[in-house]
Amino acid sequence: MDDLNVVMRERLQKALEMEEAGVPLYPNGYAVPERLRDVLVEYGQTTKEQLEKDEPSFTVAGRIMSVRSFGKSIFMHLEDAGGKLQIYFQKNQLSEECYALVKKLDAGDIVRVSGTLFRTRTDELTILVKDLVLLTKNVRPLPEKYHGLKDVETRHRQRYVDLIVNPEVRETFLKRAKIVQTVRKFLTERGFLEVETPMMQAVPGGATAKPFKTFHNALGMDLFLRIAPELYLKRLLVGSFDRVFELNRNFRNEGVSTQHNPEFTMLEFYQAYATYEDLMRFTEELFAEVAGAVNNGELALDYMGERVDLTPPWRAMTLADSLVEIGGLSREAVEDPAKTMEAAKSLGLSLEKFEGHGKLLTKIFDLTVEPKLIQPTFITHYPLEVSPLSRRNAENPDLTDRFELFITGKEMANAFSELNDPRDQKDRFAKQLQARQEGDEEAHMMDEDYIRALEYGMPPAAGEGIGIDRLVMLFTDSPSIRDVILFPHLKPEKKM
RNA sequence: GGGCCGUUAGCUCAAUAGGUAGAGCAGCUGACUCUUAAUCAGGAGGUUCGGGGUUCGAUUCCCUGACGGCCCA
Repeated sequence: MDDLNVVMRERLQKALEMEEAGVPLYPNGYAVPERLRDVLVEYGQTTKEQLEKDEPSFTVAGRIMSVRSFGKSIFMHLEDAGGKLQIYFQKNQLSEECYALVKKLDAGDIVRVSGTLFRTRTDELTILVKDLVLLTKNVRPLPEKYHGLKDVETRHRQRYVDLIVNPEVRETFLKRAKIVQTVRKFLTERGFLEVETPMMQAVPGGATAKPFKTFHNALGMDLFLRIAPELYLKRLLVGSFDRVFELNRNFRNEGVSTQHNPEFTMLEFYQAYATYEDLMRFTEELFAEVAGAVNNGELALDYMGERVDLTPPWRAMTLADSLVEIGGLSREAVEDPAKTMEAAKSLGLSLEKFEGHGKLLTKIFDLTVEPKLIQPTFITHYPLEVSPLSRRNAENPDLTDRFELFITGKEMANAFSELNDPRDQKDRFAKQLQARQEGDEEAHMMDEDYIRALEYGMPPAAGEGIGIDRLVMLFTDSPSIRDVILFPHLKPEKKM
């Protein structure tokens, strides 16, 4: 703290002087009965004349965000997460000591004020302050009041500053909380039980991804941060909880980008006796519920300048059809592995030796179809090869009863009727194991206990995962996942 | 992992065809009792991301590293 800039030096000096004069810099125990939002909600519509008659009085607290000082009167704006309210000090309304303190306040200080509500000449709701307590002294200057904090790196590293000065960022995270709340309520109301399953797993399963590895000293064993809760949630189906969900963090040891954070929030839910087709309707309803909560009930929204309409029913098509109709492949190029390979090569795609025809189709899909799926679209009938936990399709055993949901060119959900035949599951794990041995680091590991659970009998069921971060991005018009994660992962700063 | 771009005052941004950096806001001093990006006057604030090189001289050019952004894999 020896390389302080001038502003901080002066501010610290001023703070010390205040303290010496008997003004505590960081007191506590001062009750704040009303929040700024309460005042705004209660009196937002009340006229100037009515206020002059009633003179309602309030005690509120907040951070000083701006100061407009005149000789014997001072205007400030007070702000908290819920709103912004102007406060007004007049010299002859306050004791001498109090007015002297007011003059020493800085933008960034947190204060409690009591006074009466009125409207200024410009009709702005304002508290004429009668009493003031400094609650917390700021010693680090806030970013510029007009441009705010723009530097993306600083905004992420010091999210607290971002939240102080950029109200739209607060708005995004308030919305995120509302979305999570709505999802929980939606599931709970439909009889789903919220559960918590291990985040540290001996066998990381339920998805194709690289895990983080850690070590348990006392047990002397490796553990992995979960890449998905799936296999544990399905164990609960075996254990007779027929509707369960978990809404929490997953961890994947992959690169960071505007679409990926190493830890991200996933909703997974499982419903016994349902099929993946039931979950399509369920998903449409869930999105409508969320829209009702955070999009003024509107089923249409704008994302990155594009209109997205969430009105059900959403379009559904098979993966194969999408490759033909949207990807522009010929039917033969989809069905004949040799022709598929040709098409892939012309797109610059190649295959690892452990990858087959099914994997190739999804690679072509990612490139040619996915970005074009702006409106909500269910893509169904994924190849068995890329769906090691999904039930086989009754008509075509090389396909699965599965869908992925795409909106704005991004995968939003993945769902399938669950494979509950322990023999088939064991074979699938064996195939995954083989791919792993051939170099596929993302292939599933054998989970003997999961097979054992299936042998006890898992009811026919369908399950789904929804990426909460992407859901929030959609509803907050955010281009990057870092815009919806409070503290996204960054490399450490060099020094403070 | 690759390519391109960026990093200058607390914040938002300028500038230098290589000659040691400037504005607004914030902050400081002063004036001002209805302002709201308040206004006016004065003063203050810099390791130009780090390291190395070329040069009489580098913030600028070259190399290298760190961090970040965008795109690609």
